[in-house]
Amino acid sequence: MNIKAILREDILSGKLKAGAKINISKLKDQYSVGLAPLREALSRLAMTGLLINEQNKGYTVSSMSLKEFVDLCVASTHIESLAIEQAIENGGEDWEEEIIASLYQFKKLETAKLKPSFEEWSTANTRYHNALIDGCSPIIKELRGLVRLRAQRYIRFLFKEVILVDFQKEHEALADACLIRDKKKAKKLIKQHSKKAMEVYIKRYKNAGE
Amino acid sequence: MNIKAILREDILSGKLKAGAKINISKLKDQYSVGLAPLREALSRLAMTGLLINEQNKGYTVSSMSLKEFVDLCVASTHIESLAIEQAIENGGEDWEEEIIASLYQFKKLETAKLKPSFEEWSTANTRYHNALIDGCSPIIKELRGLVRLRAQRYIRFLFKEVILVDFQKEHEALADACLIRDKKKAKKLIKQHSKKAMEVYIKRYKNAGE
DNA sequence: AATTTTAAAATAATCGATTATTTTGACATT
DNA sequence: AATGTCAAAATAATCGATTATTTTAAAATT
Repeated sequence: MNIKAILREDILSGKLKAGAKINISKLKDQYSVGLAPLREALSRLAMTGLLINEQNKGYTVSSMSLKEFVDLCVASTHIESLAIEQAIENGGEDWEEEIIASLYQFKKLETAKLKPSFEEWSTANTRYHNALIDGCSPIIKELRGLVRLRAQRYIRFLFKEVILVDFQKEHEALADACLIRDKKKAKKLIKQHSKKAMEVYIKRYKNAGE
Repeated sequence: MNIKAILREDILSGKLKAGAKINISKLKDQYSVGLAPLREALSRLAMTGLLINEQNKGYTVSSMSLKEFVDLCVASTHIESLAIEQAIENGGEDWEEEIIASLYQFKKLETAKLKPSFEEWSTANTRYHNALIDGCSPIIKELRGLVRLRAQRYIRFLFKEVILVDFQKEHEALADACLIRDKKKAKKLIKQHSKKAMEVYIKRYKNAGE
């Protein structure tokens, strides 16, 4: 894993805390990397919004706020809806098959005897949602990736273990709508799904102590 | 102007051609900059999609295609619509005033005796459209900025002088809808406006020889 | 006492040189 | 002749040291 991926993970996991000043030369020693690759990693991460850079003042981990989280969720909802619409228009057989496969894997997890780890649940969830939108345009995928990256820090901050369970029915209904190419229904369902998830998130965020 | 801004301008202007390989040490001499700042600029630009980076193989200017341009226009239309919706919800007096002011400046240009330069027209157009969406969320602004940056290369490639003129009426109607906070109407109008512009662009792109 | 100045320390940015990787093209092999 | 191998050249990535900027804290001024 390269230094950029390590740093990103450390920001997402909260090991590098929101608002924290980045001391480049200390990071250099801590991660045992050279200055040049470290700085390139920092400048790339600054472009994603996980870090903030100010000329001659270095980098800080970008701060977190309820407002930003809500903004990210709202943006995510719209992009997800657009992405699914495009995927329904463009998706081929591969697209259909991956939706089925990912849904099946997910289902197995939920019906398994022992509760899946957050890691497992999260991987399956990501696979399923990526499958749904896989036929959308590259640019929409990029925007979606950017928004999800930034939202992920909040979500990982809020959830260390699986709490939400009852999404299986929604996932199935949404997959159905996609597979029969019902754009209108799919968009309605993904918006509902996103909104529901968002409400759970926001509630928890407020409880976690804003 | 720093090296990142110079490079971006040279990509947007076409001085650095789509698909061209970047020779880092030659660029270094050409622009009289050091390796470290140059590489940081390159890695940042790669994050915007204007450059493509492959590990150990360096950078290339990202290629252009009709498909990508269409994708960008479609994405832009949706984002612009969402941005305006949010701006109508959140915009205060400053927002209203800047819309009026930018529209007025634009109008003056269009009714002036001599045809404005592309530069002038473009600046006024950008100011007006930025004014409209100024109340939207920061994340939507970012996404919008990214899409517009990438679309700009196509637009500047296609238009070296003002050709489109007759947008004034549309701009006025759209501004009105925003100022009376009619979200539905504003969204309808911005979508029409975007679509119309997109059709002009695409037509010209095809004529320019895909 | 509060504010401003100044010098030292800390930190960010840059540079020149070195190391690692990929590409190129000549030569050998089938 | 086509393909494969290898060494040289070209280029990308990294490193250690230097330079520039900002931060700090102590001293001077009001």
